Amino acid sequence: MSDLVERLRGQGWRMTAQRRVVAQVLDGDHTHLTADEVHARASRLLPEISRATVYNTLGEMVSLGEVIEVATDGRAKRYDPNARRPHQHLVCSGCGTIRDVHPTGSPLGDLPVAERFGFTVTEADITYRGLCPSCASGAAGAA
Amino acid sequence: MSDLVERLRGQGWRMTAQRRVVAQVLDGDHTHLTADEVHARASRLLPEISRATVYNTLGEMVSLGEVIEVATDGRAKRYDPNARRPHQHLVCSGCGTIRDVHPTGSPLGDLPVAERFGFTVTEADITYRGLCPSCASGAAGAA
DNA sequence: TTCTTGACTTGGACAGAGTCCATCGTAGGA
DNA sequence: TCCTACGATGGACTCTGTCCAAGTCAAGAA
Ligand SMILES: [Mn+2]
Ligand SMILES: [Mn+2]
Ligand SMILES: [Zn+2]
Ligand SMILES: [Zn+2]
Repeated sequence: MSDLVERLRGQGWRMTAQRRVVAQVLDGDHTHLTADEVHARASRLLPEISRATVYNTLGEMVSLGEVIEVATDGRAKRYDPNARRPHQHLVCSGCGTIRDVHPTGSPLGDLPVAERFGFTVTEADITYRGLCPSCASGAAGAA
Repeated sequence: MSDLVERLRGQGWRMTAQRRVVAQVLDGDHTHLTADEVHARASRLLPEISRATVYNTLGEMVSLGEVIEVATDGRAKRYDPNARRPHQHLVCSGCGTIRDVHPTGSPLGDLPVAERFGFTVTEADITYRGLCPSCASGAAGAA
């Protein structure tokens, strides 16, 4: 992720302060921030960055395959910089915490041909749900 | 599904024309309508039903476990009356068609304890993605 | 180094999905 | 039949995301 900036430049992209800052906010492989959270953090580094630019930049990173869009609830999409290693998500129904998980086996393996209705099935997104340890132990659990 | 009305009454609910009509629209186990689609169809049967009532009624049915909320894209949630038989969804990336599918094995079985981080994991929602036969064969495929 | 230009950014308007609320209507029991 | 608490209504409001016209600037050319 730290060299995302380089890879972007390799695609012929102008390297602007805004793009650098968005990349910097996403750095670290284990975040799942909403666009507005990215905007809030980016604004601390570059106060006048606009919401539109954050949306644009995130969308570009997604197109490039450098970032993954995750929609675990019906709310805002989350942006996941851990695009190198395929994984699924485990979400706490109490507090919303999201963790990367790596199920065994191929996710598509469990779908028999008879259940594919002629589709060319290429991927499976799995959201596991449950309660995290602190939510399970009666702690209120903020969203 | 046809006796949803009865089960609702069993819960002590007033049976109003609006609730009857929403139940009627959802009847038939293989639909995945958005709230606004439900509203459009309900309006044909009861012209002055309001959007708020459709949202309220759908939400109540979900709380009761009679209907399932499905969020396969970042768009509107879909309401699935097939709540009796557990299943997953197969979505066409071209045209958005949704089909119920029944993978083999327990969905939770593939998540090792070591990957659960102490969570009490209770369910897994799987969205399989791919192209339906007509989208795969070059047909444009409207959304 | 300076010039040039098209890619990028900006803020605000707009749109889609959903929630909230004050008020009105009515299902169903007394 | 009458009462009233539960439910319906519609419009305002929130949240998330997209679009656009105008202004800015990164980076190659000279
Ligand atoms: Mn992730
Ligand atoms: Mn279904
Ligand atoms: Zn939790
Ligand atoms: Zn299709």
